[in-house]
Amino acid sequence: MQPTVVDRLIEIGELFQRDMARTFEGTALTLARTAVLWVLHGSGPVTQQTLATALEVTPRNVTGLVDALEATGFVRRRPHPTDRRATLVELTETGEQATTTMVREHDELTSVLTDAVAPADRDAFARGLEAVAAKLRELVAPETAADTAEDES
Amino acid sequence: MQPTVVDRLIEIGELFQRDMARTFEGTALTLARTAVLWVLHGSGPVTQQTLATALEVTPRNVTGLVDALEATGFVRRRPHPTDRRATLVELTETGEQATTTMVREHDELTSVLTDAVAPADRDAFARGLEAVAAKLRELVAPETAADTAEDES
DNA sequence: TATTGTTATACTCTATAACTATA
DNA sequence: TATAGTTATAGAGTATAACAATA
Repeated sequence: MQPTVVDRLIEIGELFQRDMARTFEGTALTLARTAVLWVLHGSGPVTQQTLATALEVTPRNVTGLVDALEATGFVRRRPHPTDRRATLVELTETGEQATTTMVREHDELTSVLTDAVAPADRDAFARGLEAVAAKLRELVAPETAADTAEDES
Repeated sequence: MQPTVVDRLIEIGELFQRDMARTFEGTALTLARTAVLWVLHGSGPVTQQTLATALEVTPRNVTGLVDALEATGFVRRRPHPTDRRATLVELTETGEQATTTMVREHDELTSVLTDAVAPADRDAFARGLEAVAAKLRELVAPETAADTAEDES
């Protein structure tokens, strides 16, 4: 029985995770922690509450992730200027470097994988991915479609 | 900036995980545990050592997963007939039912996602996925290509 | 000596609940 | 009264190291 579209997509997902794990080797970074850096890279300094919402995890979870990232020098906590309950989290110089590297590697991977697809197949391939993603969004969480629409900010 | 091929593939991976999590809701199953059931479904009764190799985790990890699956009735431990060091793990009736359901849902998802792609794009889409998977295998672990070749058993 | 599975220990990610300080 | 972040507690997955039983 040859692999189906779903088999291939699942395999690709696993390979992506393995690729990321390989990238993190020897650093204090993990998938969850880089997700925090990624959000901060796109948003600038934000409260932990905002991070919790963006990452779809609990505030308690954010405390742990920020603790770890602060201890290893990637982010810094700073008092919120007007709301004394809140804490702003921002990237340190080390954190900025890490995200810069991540962006570069992401772009390189995009090039490599795009090149791997035969030129004549690329448009159809992109349309197929878009169609599959749209259907999955619909299946998994109807409200996620709205989230994606807001992403344009 | 519109999403690239890699962005889409990452999103699809996340959506798959969310879909699986939704399926497990209310059961004692998790992603790691269903991976065990999936192996047993394909292999029949095997030792924990074999499971560890197949899942690419440590034997200690397998002990924990099998403990959990045994406690919740999905698998059963049985002495190895000839090697008294080893333990055979096999699916119970409950475990068989669970894997049957998993296979059915997997097939349904395959249909739904295949149908979501425009008929004229399907061949190119499949070729593109294959090309991307092949390139990723090459990038991530040169030896994985050999693993896949052995999969025909 | 090598292998199988376990106990012991530890780290990461995740969650809920209760609490403090502040709005 | 509600919100931001923390402490307390718990469970899942993962790992290494040491060990007992068996090969």
